[in-house]
Amino acid sequence: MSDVYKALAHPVRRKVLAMLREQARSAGELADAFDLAKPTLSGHFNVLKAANLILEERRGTTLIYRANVSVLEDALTGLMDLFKIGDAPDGADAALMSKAKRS
Amino acid sequence: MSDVYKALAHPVRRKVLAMLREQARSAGELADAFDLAKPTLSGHFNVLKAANLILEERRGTTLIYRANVSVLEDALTGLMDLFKIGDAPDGADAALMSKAKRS
DNA sequence: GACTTATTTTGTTTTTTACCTAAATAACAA
DNA sequence: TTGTTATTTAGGTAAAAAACAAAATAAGTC
Repeated sequence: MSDVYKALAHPVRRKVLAMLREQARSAGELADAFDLAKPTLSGHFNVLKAANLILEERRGTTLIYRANVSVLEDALTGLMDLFKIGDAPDGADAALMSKAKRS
Repeated sequence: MSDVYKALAHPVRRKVLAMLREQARSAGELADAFDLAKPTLSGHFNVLKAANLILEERRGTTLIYRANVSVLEDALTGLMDLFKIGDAPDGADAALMSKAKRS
């Protein structure tokens, strides 16, 4: 769940998400919308996939990506909770905050 | 507004935000909640300030931080818009996507 | 002015992220 | 099996982010 915030931090990934909310698209179609090399976009797709924000389906030689709507909505409510009550730190977050105190 | 997403990307900053939603606190009080050096937290405060997510008020030698509620809520609605319709890229985002295409 | 407390700024190092080109893989057609 | 198209993985570099210790600043008090 912490991966979601990281995924949203980059403008290209937010744009990809917005495009996929509107309609599912192939990796190539998505890549054509940006002046970036395809491997760069492929990297962004991986970040979104790791956050479970997009789903991948192969059709022949092309990969179709679609927005994972339920996780998008979970992210939104998660954010609302954060702002309203504060969150219990999960494993990753806790680790980040538990380093031994120096001097 | 793109700074907001960047600010939310780090777990420590989300935690700070959650703490401040609950109650305003001094830099020192906040810093004590984490096992990180004070300069490190000071850096995080700067990121949150740049995103306009927190407000700073000096009282004597101590600095009081409070959540900037209206911007928190703007961020939330902004995120909802992104998920529902997609956002017009602002200056910074546009620059990131306008590099000349290679070979 | 000298001292204390609270906090930041500076300078440096380490780690992570973003990007590229070139090479590899996957699926299919001839 | 050779070739073509779509896309990824590998390998490398450059830039950004995160962290620390040490020094500087700000606002008091004695």
